[in-house]
Amino acid sequence: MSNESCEKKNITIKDVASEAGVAVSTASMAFNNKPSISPKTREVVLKAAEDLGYHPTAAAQALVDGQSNNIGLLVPTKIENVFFSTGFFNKLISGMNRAAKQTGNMLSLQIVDSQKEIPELITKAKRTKNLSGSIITHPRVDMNYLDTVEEYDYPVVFLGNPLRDFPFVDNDNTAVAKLATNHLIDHGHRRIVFLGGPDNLTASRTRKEGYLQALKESDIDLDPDLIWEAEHSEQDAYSTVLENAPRVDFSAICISVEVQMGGVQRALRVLGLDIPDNVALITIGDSHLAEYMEPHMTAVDLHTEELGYWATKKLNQLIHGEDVCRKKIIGADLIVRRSSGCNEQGGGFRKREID
Amino acid sequence: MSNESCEKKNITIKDVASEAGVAVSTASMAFNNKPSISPKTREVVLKAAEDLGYHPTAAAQALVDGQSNNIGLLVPTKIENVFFSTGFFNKLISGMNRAAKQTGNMLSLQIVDSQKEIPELITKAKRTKNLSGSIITHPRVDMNYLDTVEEYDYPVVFLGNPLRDFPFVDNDNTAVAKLATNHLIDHGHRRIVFLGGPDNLTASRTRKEGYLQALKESDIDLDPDLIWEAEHSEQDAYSTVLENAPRVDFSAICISVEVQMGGVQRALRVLGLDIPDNVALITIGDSHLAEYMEPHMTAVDLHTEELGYWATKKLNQLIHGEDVCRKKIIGADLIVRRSSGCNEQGGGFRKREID
DNA sequence: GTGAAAGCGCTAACAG
DNA sequence: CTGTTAGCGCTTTCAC
Repeated sequence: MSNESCEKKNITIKDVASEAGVAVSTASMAFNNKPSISPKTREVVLKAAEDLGYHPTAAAQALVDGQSNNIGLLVPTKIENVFFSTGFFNKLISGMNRAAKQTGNMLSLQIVDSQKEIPELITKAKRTKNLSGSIITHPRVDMNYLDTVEEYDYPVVFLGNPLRDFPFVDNDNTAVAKLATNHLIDHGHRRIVFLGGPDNLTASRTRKEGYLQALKESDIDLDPDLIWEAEHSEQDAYSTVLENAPRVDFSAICISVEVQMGGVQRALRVLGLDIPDNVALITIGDSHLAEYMEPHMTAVDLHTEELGYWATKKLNQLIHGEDVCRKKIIGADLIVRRSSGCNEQGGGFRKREID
Repeated sequence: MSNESCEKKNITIKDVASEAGVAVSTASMAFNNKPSISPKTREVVLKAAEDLGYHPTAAAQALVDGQSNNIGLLVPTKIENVFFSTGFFNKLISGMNRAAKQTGNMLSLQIVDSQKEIPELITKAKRTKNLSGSIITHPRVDMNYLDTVEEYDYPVVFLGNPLRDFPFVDNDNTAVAKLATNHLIDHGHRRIVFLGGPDNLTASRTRKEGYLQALKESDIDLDPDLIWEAEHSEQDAYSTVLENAPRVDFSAICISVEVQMGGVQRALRVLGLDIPDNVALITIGDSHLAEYMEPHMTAVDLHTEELGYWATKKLNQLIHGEDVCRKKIIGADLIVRRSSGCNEQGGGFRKREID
């Protein structure tokens, strides 16, 4: 073992400074692009840093300016359910990762069973400064932690409409549900079930609203028996359909969340109902599962990757004190496959419907 | 706005110390469970901290001991492919999240297109100290960054066998592939295709080895035409099958990686081959897609959640300088569904085969 | 422009 | 057992 590479101690800004023949503060300012440094000097400093293989210690920087370059993805959902979803979570992270690369952030995960744990997490993030901000998914109508967020002035971007004065990125859920419902109506269905999610999730409400609007605009009377509610899980969707389907007259289901689609299909099969001949199906949220399920599932592609991307961008701006417009709405496409009774054209037909 | 909660400045250990009426060092030692502190004193300090809502600043701690409590998940794979996978990545993160909670670590993601970027990432992680260690997936035979890891003495646990002297967690891939192949052999198949992955991934090699062993033990001659190779992507699996199937005589395929299953099914359908009547299928790696695909896919459940859990545990030990046994092998189950020609019994039949 | 020095919050020596 | 103090690596006044 040669001493050269093994006894290598930490290379600090001091080393760089002396290598470059300047003072420490000069080096620091050079790195941080302060205007008071001559281009020449900066050149020299950068060169020295390069030669020495210098990287600023994150902790020291964080200690000084009270900011880490870590941002969190806070997912308050039972882990089995976020992980059933074949599309949402993956695409989301994909988009966040893309943005984080651009902004030089690290992306950290916090997955918690219930939102009860959130206030504590935020308090801790703020106090320990190990996270500069968080993207929070699944906003609810009864968020108990908003006071904490405000009190600490903690940067947060919601993924979904919090229905409160916080920045968020979301689809236009009402429009999306309306689009899905109208697709069914266009196929001649009048008795359309809306399989919604828990009523305390804001997305459940706005999507239901879209369903109602679609019916109204087509002069279809609302039958409360056609509005079902299931948890965001395959299992609960399964049992909800199994329980309600036999005692209600309907010819189509608008499934409000991607995680539910498997359960619906499974239940209909058990009940001996053919898709789409007996029951037409459309799901809000696309996934590979939709593409491979039998029959292939017509779905609304929510552009989840973009959702993640913009949420991260927005959070970054927030952290750096830049002005951010409070909301950003992401478009959606209708992906026509067989479950809704259309003639599928190899791989599904995509229509951009919402911008 | 009352001054009380808004002018709240940072609560430091100093505040806690004075509140508790002790010296700063005493407080620090109390928090860190040093033996030299009397239970009484500690009690008082902890109480004061509680009252004040004190949380140690992560950056300061990191600065002192040169360790963050962040660990990374480093995934050197094209993002579209890790995200096609409906099971692997999600379950992995699920397990890592569970372990990270126990060990008090934050979990950070680093997804990179190619392994070329890895040395730089490790150098940076080590130098900036923003990551205390990493779990690296998809080890290859040609890992160009191992020198960097060793040089920096950077804690790494591989997810998969690196075939080198580094700690890792993995399935027994040879046994797993043998199990899958034998299942097909047991169904009377003699001309079994092995759809492998890129030859530079260590898992591709060990799985192929299992296939070969299974054939050998059943006295089936190896036909090189039956060994196909496709990238870890739906698309490439699709085109590989489409290209090879017409010119080869076979009755079953052992699919080596979960991400490939969709492509195989799609190609066979295009070719007009029935599953399982014309071609029986089994896939290494289970997922919800397998469960819902038509026909349901027989698969080997790799217990990916556990893989993630143990990798994280091991990495944590490594970081804290504890002894770690170099490898940990996770069990696997065979999930019998229809694609392999079995009579499926509602939801698939699970057999624990490997421990 | 540049350089010396203070200080971010914490831990670990080292005296008491 | 407790208190004082130096210092982790960096940024940022503030004089020069």
